[in-house]
Amino acid sequence: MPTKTYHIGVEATMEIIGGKWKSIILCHLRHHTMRTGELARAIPQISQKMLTQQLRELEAANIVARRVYKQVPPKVEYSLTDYGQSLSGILHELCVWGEDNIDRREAAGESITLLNRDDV
Amino acid sequence: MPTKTYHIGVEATMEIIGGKWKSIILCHLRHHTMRTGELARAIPQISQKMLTQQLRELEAANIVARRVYKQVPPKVEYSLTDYGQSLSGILHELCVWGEDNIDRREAAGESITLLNRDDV
DNA sequence: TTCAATTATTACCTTTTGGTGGGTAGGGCA
DNA sequence: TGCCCTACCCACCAAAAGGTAATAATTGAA
Repeated sequence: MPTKTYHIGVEATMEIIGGKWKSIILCHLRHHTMRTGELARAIPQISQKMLTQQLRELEAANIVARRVYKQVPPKVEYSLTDYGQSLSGILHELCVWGEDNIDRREAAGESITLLNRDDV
Repeated sequence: MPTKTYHIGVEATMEIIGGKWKSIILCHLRHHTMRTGELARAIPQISQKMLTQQLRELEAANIVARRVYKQVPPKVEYSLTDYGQSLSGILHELCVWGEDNIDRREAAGESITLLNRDDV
């Protein structure tokens, strides 16, 4: 197999939490285990396709655990793995920095809103 | 103007440091002010177009400062702004987490290489 | 019988992102 | 004269990411 080469650590991190949705999903899972529909309601802009696709990728990277209950209608829960928890601090900082960034831009006259702050 | 709406802080952060190149560029600028060509050599995979494009966007977000010397041939230096420095801790953690991620994957048998570790 | 509930898949399309190869500027220098 | 150096801009193309909409599966409840 061809060796995968990284030049700097952050490349690997961004491959895992980068993209439009992964960091948002992880920030929610940081607080509680959540069902699929619960995540979808927490992230109203995401489509069902993107939600499951991103969750699959996070699962493959061993960041997120998927637990299926044998029920009808189906029940599936997602949570951070132990390894995924190691991202928790970074995710929190990313949230806080973004909140501050939005505050600054608003103070600078930009028309901008933040609906939810990281409540932990 | 239409109000820009974010649902969670991390969205705003990722808009600024997300994408394939921005976090890599910032990790380098974290250590020293660098000239354009110096950055290009430090990130050999990047094209000239992407390098300047990403730097322009980081400049617009007030994360990176661009200093032009009136010389021929041209000399341009990039550095983190004071505000950009506020990302330094996060960038470092992103590097370190990625290094650990690569170590784990290698230990798990994946064929994978990391050329440079964050030396600070 | 028909529907509601929940998760997930698929095909198809649009948008965004990134890559390539060319060109410009303008003073120094052979 | 002609070429070098550095930064960087543009036109064009390819690839990746993301969006939309329709559909499956299953079983208890109306």
